[in-house]
Amino acid sequence: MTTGFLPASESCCPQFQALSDRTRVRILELLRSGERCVCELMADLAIRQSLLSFHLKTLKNAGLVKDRRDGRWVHYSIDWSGLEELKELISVLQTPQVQKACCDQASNKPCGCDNS
Amino acid sequence: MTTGFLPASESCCPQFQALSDRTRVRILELLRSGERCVCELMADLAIRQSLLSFHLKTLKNAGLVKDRRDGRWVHYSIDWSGLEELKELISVLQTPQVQKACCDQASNKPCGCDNS
DNA sequence: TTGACATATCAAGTTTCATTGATATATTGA
DNA sequence: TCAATATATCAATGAAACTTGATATGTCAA
Repeated sequence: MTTGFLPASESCCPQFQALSDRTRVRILELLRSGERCVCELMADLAIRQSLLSFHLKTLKNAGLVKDRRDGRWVHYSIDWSGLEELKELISVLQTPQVQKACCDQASNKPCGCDNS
Repeated sequence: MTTGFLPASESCCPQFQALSDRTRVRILELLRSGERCVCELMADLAIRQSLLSFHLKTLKNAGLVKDRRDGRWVHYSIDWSGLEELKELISVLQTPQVQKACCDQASNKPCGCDNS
């Protein structure tokens, strides 16, 4: 069975939620110029270490950044596939839907809704 | 003076925040097939009227939907320009930045950072 | 004008999220 | 091994957001 909703609403929210905080968007902006270790980000953002760690974890869980340990440092970088996925979700929302969700588009049979 | 950050982090957060809720993404999905009045959305989403009104207001304030009164009904529809703006913000994040923010790119003078 | 209907707003309760300070873990160099 | 450094986790606090029920506003039809 189907919920009648696109995958968007099932999977996108953590990503959007991750970007709903200004500090996290700034982190992504800083990572545009390449991999950065936590201490560099901390200096640039002027926030406490535990708070930065929290935000990085949020971004990582949302699939928007990756981390890589190098000795005692951990380097963070943008997860490009995650951003691409997010852009595609927006593209889906940008695409007008001709038929309503209730119609069985696979079999192309009328279903009684006002699109039939 | 400049903050050293792109406009993205200054302006996008309300839009991302608006999309961080599953119900609101579902509303946008429903609106992909065109304008809907509040009562139709309420039936499709099976949520209380005051709650739906709250979510619609959130989407409207974020510039993602528009409303139009028609008699005693209010019809909501997607604000395509708002979605486009959001997509552009993601495109900016997707564009790798060669120079770091500390460099004075306008004058093209070295500033002492490791890009100089 | 009155009543019914569609929608918006408000106040209160609940949940989720951001922030802080303290502590734990992991790695390196002495 | 020990001390120093880098990062992560945890518990507690406060703020923001979601949800609910009640009420207000606005429009239409009788």
